[in-house]
Amino acid sequence: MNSKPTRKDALGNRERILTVARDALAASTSASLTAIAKQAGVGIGTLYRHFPTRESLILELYRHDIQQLIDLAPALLESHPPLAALRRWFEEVARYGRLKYGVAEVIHAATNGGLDDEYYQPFVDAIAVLLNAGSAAGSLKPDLVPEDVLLQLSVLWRIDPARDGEARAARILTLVIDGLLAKPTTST
Amino acid sequence: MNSKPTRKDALGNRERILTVARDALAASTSASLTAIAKQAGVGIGTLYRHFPTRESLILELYRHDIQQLIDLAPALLESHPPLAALRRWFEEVARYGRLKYGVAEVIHAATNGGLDDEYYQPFVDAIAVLLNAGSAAGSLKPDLVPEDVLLQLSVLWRIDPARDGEARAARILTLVIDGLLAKPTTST
DNA sequence: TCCGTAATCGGAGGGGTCTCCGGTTCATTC
DNA sequence: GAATGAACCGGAGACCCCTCCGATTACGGA
Repeated sequence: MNSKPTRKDALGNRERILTVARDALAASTSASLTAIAKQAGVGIGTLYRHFPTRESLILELYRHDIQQLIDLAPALLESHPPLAALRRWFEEVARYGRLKYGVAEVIHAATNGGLDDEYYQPFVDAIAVLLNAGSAAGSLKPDLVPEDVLLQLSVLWRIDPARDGEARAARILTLVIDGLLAKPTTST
Repeated sequence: MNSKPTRKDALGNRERILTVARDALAASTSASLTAIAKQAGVGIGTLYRHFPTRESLILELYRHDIQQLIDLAPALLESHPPLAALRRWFEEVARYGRLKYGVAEVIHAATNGGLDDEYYQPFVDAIAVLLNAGSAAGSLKPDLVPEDVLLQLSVLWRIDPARDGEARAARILTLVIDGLLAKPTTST
């Protein structure tokens, strides 16, 4: 994306934009970029050079949390059997979705795959690891496509937490997971 | 929504807007409302009075197709066993999603439930009918929530048909349906 | 220290969405 | 055939997104 500005004024601007954006977007997800730029004391053009799209700005803000989610997947696999790890990880994703409901819309766009792989791919990889472990253990179907599962998960990002969000997320997670389970070996 | 304008000038305007909008949106989903209004020979204000949101306009255009999908559900149940009916109906929804990919984004918003129930509820009802039939027959889980299933289906609306859309939709449908199946009666 | 230049700045501008409200017109009543 | 008021028209205006490009400035070399 934006490897690193070399000039220190540019760097300062970038930092200032991020700080202001964090507050502004926390207050209202739909905060205008115009306002953020103004408040950060830069022109709108500068903001757009640093963050070409609204999503890229938001993703940068949440990059940290997202990374944590991604790192969690292998960690869970070390302390749980694959199926349990999968479920726990899904729950964590759901919780994050509930927390950042406002942000969801944007990340949802990212989930679509139209976005730079930089953010998308690690997520897919994390899922792939979980799925592979499950397949190897025989508890999950063998040929699952991680992108498909991510797409299914993206639904979690759209549950209104105010309206029975937690219960609903749990129900849907169950549906998704059951869909991934290896069919009960019909023959011996 | 907009029950019916009583004055004939209003009605004419409404009709003209719809006609123009159908063409314009077919050409490009992101056609500007400003342009549509201009081409229809009405002020932008008039367009907005008739269709308060962009979605309401689009939904009105596609109301017909949507109704057909809804009517299909009970029809399928009469000629197929519940599970087969469900799958066929899902496939039809997927196909429609593929056809109107551009429109999807908007309908997706509707699917969210934030929209007027006028469009949302019939869809939920159609699903409920299918689910109930399956539950009664014992092939589906007993306490499925149609809204949950609709949410899962909404994912179909976001598959890029250009990139392996058909196969992907099929895969995901399988996952969703498998998640709905009654667990194989473990005992006995 | 001074300079050239490429990176950076930032706002004007084109296009959109949606609201608001003074002016206009239909439909009804007398 | 008026008259009148409710319904409707439509564009100006407020705000936003994003691009483009002339002006500005920091940084490395002479």
